[in-house]
Amino acid sequence: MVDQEIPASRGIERVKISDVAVALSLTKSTVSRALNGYPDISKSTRLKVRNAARRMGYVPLSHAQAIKTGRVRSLGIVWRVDSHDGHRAFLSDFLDGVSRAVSAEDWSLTVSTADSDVAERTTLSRLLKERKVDGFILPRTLADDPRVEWLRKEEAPFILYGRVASERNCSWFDFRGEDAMRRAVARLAELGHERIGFVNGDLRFNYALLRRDGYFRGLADAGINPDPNLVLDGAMTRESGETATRKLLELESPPTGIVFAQDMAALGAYRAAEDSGVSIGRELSVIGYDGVPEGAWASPKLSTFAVDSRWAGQRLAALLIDQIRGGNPEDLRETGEARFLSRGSDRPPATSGRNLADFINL
Amino acid sequence: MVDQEIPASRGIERVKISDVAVALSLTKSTVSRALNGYPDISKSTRLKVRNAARRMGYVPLSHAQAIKTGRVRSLGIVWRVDSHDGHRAFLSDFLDGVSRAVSAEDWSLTVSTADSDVAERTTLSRLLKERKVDGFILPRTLADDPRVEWLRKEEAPFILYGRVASERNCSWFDFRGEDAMRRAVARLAELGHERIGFVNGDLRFNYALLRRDGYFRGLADAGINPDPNLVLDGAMTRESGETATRKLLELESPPTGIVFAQDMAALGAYRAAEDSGVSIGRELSVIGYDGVPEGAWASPKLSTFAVDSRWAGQRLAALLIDQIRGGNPEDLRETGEARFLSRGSDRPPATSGRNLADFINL
DNA sequence: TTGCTTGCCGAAACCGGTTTCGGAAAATAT
DNA sequence: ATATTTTCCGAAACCGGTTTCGGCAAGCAA
Repeated sequence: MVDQEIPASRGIERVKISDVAVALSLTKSTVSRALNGYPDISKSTRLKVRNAARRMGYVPLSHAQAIKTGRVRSLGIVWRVDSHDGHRAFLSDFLDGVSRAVSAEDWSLTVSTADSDVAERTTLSRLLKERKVDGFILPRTLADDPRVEWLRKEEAPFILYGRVASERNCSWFDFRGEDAMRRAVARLAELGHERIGFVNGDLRFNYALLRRDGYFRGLADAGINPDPNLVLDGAMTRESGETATRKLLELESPPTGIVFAQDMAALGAYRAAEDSGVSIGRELSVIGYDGVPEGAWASPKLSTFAVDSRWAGQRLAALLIDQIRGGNPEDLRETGEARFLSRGSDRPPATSGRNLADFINL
Repeated sequence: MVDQEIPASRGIERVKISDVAVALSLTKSTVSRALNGYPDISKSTRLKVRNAARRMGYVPLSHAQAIKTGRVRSLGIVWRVDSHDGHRAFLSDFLDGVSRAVSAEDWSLTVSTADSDVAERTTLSRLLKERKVDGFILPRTLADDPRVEWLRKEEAPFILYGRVASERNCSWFDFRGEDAMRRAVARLAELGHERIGFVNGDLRFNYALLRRDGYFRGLADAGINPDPNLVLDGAMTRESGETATRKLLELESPPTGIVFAQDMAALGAYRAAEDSGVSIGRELSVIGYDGVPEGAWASPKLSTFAVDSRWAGQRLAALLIDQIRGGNPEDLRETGEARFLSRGSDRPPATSGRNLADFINL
């Protein structure tokens, strides 16, 4: 009582709920219910409280709320840093999308990184046990993703960026890559290509399976017989894309067009083509998927299906918050469409009778 | 609004501190102090408690702790997404570094994005008032950064990625870009260059001022008279780097070597050079700074000073946590050195008598 | 009038931890 | 032996909110 000396220069004392209550001659329970929109508070009181709270600059401590509500109003993401598949190029946009959606609801976003499956699991577990987050956004969905069952067992809300085989009780957002691949094949077929290759990503990821299906459907649509020699997978980097392209170009009858499941691999094709003396957009057409910024700096510019990562992040966060608030997970699913950017790398085949290349400006 | 009511019992009941206490026939206060290493708990009891806690899988709720301690064990970052200065390429590594340091102390990381000064300020304010974080890591330090004074006024701990003019009471981590620029000039001078240009970034950022100083010191070291015509600024993208380079090449006596404060700008030089018919590494030497991955895909590969963003993130987080725990901000400052990657883009000038270019493989 | 809702708010418990305080038992000093 | 300190733990307050419960007063029906 006597030593008032120590209190460090606390400039502005925080306004707490009891301060608001005292200022209005109400109890803190009334203030709390007024701010949280309970129906047993009269309209006039509610308004009075809200105004006073705003005027006094009262903002509840999120952890003080959480202790009773059990909700910290925060989403979690564990970002994998062990793969160089170029998805890191989207991190900034993706986080921006998540952050926007999350901020709009006055929630926040907790980010961690992990460089292995066990590290990821450990981190998910820690965030959950300490209750730093109310739910997770899971990027990089595998065809059969062990995280799904585990989180289900822990009864933790989550949403997938990507779809998954075991559909039960799952939310997701995803771009329909299969549609894009199908359209890519259609596009090349229309231009006159008949031997169309496909360079896929790692087949453990679910999107790779979907995109492969899309490729084959595209061939079927165009009445082209699929040639297994023209299909490769596991290429998610420039290097592996280069290698894959080289393989395809060394075939007895190489493809005149290649569809890539990922831009980074498609960019590897540029170097392979250069080495082989074939020019992209002339002897070899290329269509990618992702819309990485580097594609605009290749020459010719890479034609690709651009994905709006910001939108993905935004929808994922919004859907997950809905789920945490009690929504049925299976109702919280959305897909989006990739946008085709027709640039320089897809042209009629050089051997085609009707060579339109000359009429298209670079 | 009132959220949907949720079944209170999660399948697996959470173990709380009272459970541990009961299991050991102790009180929760004893358990708490034992786990937190208070000295008034006997060694044997402490061990017993720790074992029991581990065995029972007890993990304290971070927000329940926070209500009394006032600490949420979380750091905040507001990432600017309105600039295209290529720093987004490092986001993944940077976050990984922060995440590692933060996880090592059992803290966590809250990330938000902002696309303007006011949005950033609003977000900082919200995170602070809701007490979602205990302190901030501030990227993109300005020469005179208004965030510094504001956070100081709010008495919120923070650390800068970058140094700042008003040194009082600030923590920071930074790479000594000025040293790199100085060495870059020295390197070119040693190779025989005499007209060495400098393309800087936006002068509002403090690093730009420092790097400019480094450039001039490098010239002084080499006994070269600075030529103001050879110095440009404001180039942080490929486009602006291209423009800047074009300007320099159009001078009456153009530089034979250019030092860029940023890799992205340096990569723009490649296109400008191509258009002007001069070849990088021949008629024009180029040295960058940052170490962006794209530099390895240019031809010739871009010589540059690579910065370890992961390390930066790691140190920033560790230093900030120290500060929050009571460390003196002014003691919590570190700098790091950029690593020079000698690749293809810096060579003796073509006009030099001793043209070594032929002896160096591409 | 009386009786019964309904509307509205206060009182108090509660959430799961941390921290202060006081006192019994053990250890040491006198 | 007693007196005094030290060691160690229990009891209870506390942090800042949320939520349950009960009751007073006004409104309405009988």
